[in-house]
Amino acid sequence: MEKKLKSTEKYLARLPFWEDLTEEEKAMVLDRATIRLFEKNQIINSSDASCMGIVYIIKGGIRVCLLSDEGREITLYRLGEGDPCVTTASCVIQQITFDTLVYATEESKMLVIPSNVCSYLSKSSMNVRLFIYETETQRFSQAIWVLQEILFKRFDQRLAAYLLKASEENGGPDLRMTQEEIAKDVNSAREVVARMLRHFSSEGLVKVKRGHILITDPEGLENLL
Amino acid sequence: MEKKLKSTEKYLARLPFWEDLTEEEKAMVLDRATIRLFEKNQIINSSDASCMGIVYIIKGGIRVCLLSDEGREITLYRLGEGDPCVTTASCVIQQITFDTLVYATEESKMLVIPSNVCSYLSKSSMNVRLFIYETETQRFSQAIWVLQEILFKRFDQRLAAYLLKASEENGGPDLRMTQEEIAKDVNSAREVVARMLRHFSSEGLVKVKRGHILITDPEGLENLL
DNA sequence: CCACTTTTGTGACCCGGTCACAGAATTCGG
DNA sequence: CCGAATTCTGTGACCGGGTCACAAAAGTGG
Repeated sequence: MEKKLKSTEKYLARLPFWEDLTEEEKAMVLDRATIRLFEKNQIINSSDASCMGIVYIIKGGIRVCLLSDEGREITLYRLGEGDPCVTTASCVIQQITFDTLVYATEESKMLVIPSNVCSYLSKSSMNVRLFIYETETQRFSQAIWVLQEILFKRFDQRLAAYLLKASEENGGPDLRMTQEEIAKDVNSAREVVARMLRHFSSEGLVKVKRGHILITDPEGLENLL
Repeated sequence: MEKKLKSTEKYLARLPFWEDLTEEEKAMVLDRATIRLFEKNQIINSSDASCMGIVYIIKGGIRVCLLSDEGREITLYRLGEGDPCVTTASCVIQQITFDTLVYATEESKMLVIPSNVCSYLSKSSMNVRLFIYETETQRFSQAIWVLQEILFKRFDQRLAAYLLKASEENGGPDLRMTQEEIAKDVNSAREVVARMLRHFSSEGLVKVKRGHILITDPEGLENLL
């Protein structure tokens, strides 16, 4: 127990509002917050289930998706190590008028402050309340940016931008990923990605092999943007 | 001047954070806030211009749009009498990563707290800060809901829903509006609205005349949803 | 009544999402 | 090592709806 408490506190201290809590509040959070492990693709939060609370990502990553009634999903944003997620505390925030799905994109370790604790804190502490709404504003802003890209930008531009970004993050022009994965990341359908890659390939911009893509002409892709 | 101050204060008092301000802060806001009139279609705020600050709508209404580079615009939400708008204070809120356009949908009267005052207040008063982020979270949530409708719902459903809502607000089945206006409201193109109305009309759901639409079969429209 | 503006109708085209497959590459069990 | 199952990719057909380019109608004002 000693150890558990200690490590929990270590992570809690990274939340910006931690220092502003009263001793009682701190004790309560320490008592109720838990560290949880999620495996790849495990659902952390969906609109129908009861909500999780504030989640701080110690290790791993998550994806927050918008869900249509028919099951289509759009990635609004991803979060990684060190990021707090408050969309998982949507039950505390009123007025969330759309369905989201939050899941781990890889094996992950999270610090979780349960929703009822969040709910209490958001009433007792202005700082917590502010923290929740500030980060949510930021996330939503990001989400709107993504949706706007989908609505306004041509698909070739989106894919080109994605490939360039991916190669940058990857640190090289040979990306090892399936077209299915790419489709999810650019919020489109696999077939559409395949078509466009074939087209890029015919222009000599990329070389496509099963499970990976080689960017042969980054400038060419850049020119599309 | 006396009168101006008095009426300004009257409206300021409707902002939830007003009572929480210190006397000095109140004095400052009273001194700097102004009442401004906007005519129909006058632009209140656009991303390139310097930002306006917090706007409280005394009379009239506004429309907040998302802008594409090519000039297409999507209505994210509308606000009316008694609503505060903080998107016009985007320069105070960091991390707004998209372009918006805010304009009056009719002749309007607004109470405006200039952005530099907002900026100061958001630092000096937690309540103001909270107010800004809370209302922005709510607005963004609304915006995402709209975008999700555009992305996921079939157009006939959107139009049907719009017509029903409009007739409800109108208090009758004969709507006096052009297809152009409808197109703006449902975030589509005029031609598309015309096509769908022709289709609705052929199904006997509506009767279309220049400048107005008569809903003849509301249940039929309802069934589309 | 005649020019003019506003509103509407309509066909053609394009992009990209969806469906229904088939073919190719990989993995795995025996 | 071989055949089967699985995972990935390629491809044509179709559809919804946004865009373009007009023409036709309905109002409006001199």
